[in-house]
Amino acid sequence: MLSLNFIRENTLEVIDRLAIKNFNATETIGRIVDLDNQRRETQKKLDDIQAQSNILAKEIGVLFQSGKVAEANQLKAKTGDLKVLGKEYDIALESIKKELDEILVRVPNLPHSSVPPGKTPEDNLIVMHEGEIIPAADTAVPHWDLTTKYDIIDFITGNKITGAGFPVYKGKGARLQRALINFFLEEALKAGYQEVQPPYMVNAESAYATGQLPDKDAQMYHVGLDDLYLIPTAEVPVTNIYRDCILKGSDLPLKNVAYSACFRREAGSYGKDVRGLNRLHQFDKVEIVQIAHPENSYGILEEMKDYVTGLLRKLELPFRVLKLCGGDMSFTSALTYDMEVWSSAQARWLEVSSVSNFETFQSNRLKLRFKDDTGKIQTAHTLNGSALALPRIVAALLENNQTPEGIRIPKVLVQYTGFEMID
RNA sequence: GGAGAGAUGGCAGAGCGGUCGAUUGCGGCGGUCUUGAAAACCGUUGACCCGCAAGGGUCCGGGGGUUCGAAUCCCUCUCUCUCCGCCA
Repeated sequence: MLSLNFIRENTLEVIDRLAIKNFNATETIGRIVDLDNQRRETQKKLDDIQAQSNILAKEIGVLFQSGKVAEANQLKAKTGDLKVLGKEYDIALESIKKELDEILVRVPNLPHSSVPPGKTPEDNLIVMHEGEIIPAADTAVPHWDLTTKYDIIDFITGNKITGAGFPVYKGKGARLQRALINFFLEEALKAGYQEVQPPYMVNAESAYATGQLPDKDAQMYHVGLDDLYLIPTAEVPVTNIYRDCILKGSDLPLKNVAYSACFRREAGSYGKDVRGLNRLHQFDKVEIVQIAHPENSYGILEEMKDYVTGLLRKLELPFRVLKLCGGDMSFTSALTYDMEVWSSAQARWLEVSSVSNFETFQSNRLKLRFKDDTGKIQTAHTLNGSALALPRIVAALLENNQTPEGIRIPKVLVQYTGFEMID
């Protein structure tokens, strides 16, 4: 969330920048500023009363100890009014804070100054485009048929076991999954990321801290009996490693990579968007997360973007990179690059990665800070990106690499799969 | 799941209901000494809120309560440890 201090000192700027995200903030921000003023006034009054009470209590203590019981009891009588008044301010303060917090957590992050304006995905800026898009032959087969033809992914059986969106990977299909995961993890290790294995369920506090709650609660599976959420991405548990931490500035940037299964309800999706591997309820993803110094977080964002495009290049997939417009950006992000691969038989771009800088938006909720060179405590920046999400990579590999003899595995993957063709 | 014990500052570990934000040790930082280092000695050492500042307020696992006053008493939740049971 945005910090109150920033909103108070830059009220008009905040409203202007939120407009780029198509968030009409005039009323909301006005209310926040108003409540914040009330909060500070009430806090001051409460503090004064506490100070008076503290003084009285100390005096009473001294009197009791020196045996002046009568005088002590006399003073005690005076504390009643303070108590009543203090309680009143306390209740008022709690209610102000509660309302303030409820409003504040629903205000999206401010977009970076380079974010293009726009409302729909059509307004996203194509910043990079690489690889030949070979027009699909009429004979090109979409991946959902290839998976059946080679018996590598079984949607029907997954449907029986669980439901739609939970496929069963079999034989070379399963081995391709494992190969991709290993490839992605090994590449990340080479790039200096530390591997972590996070929990697949998180508590509400963690989901709040990275911004999944309250904004996107319908997106997550919730385990009611234990009040836990299945992670929609490893970003949630991995970033929360650093919740309530004050790091050493010299340790930044911290680079973590995690493989995890991801669970998403995807309520309301339909049609060709969800066909085959295009959108699943459970899928595999390797996620990179960095905790950065505010001064170089944008340099790190570029570096992460380059890292992800490097993976796509090694996989020999045609791809493009989009800088998302204000209207298409997520609630929490300040700047996002999406990577899309070309899926030849579907003749469409598939999003396989999203790399974002959240600046202090998550850190404010996480209470994630660091001590800089001068000993001052600052809020850190958080960034993350998929590197990469598997299903659509698999879809593109299957479709783009189909030959009469079978599906060709990209060279870099062969050492991980142990086979060169799916046939 | 059953029985018991506990949760205090970076760590260890004190704390009769009253000057305790908290003794002490270690660690960290600064200094004296030294050619340098170690040792020794001296000093220093948390976070949050309000405030230009002075200063004030809050925080001893979380929440609530008793009291003029709570780290200390009561209730509750969470977590950790020991024993038993179950178990990949």
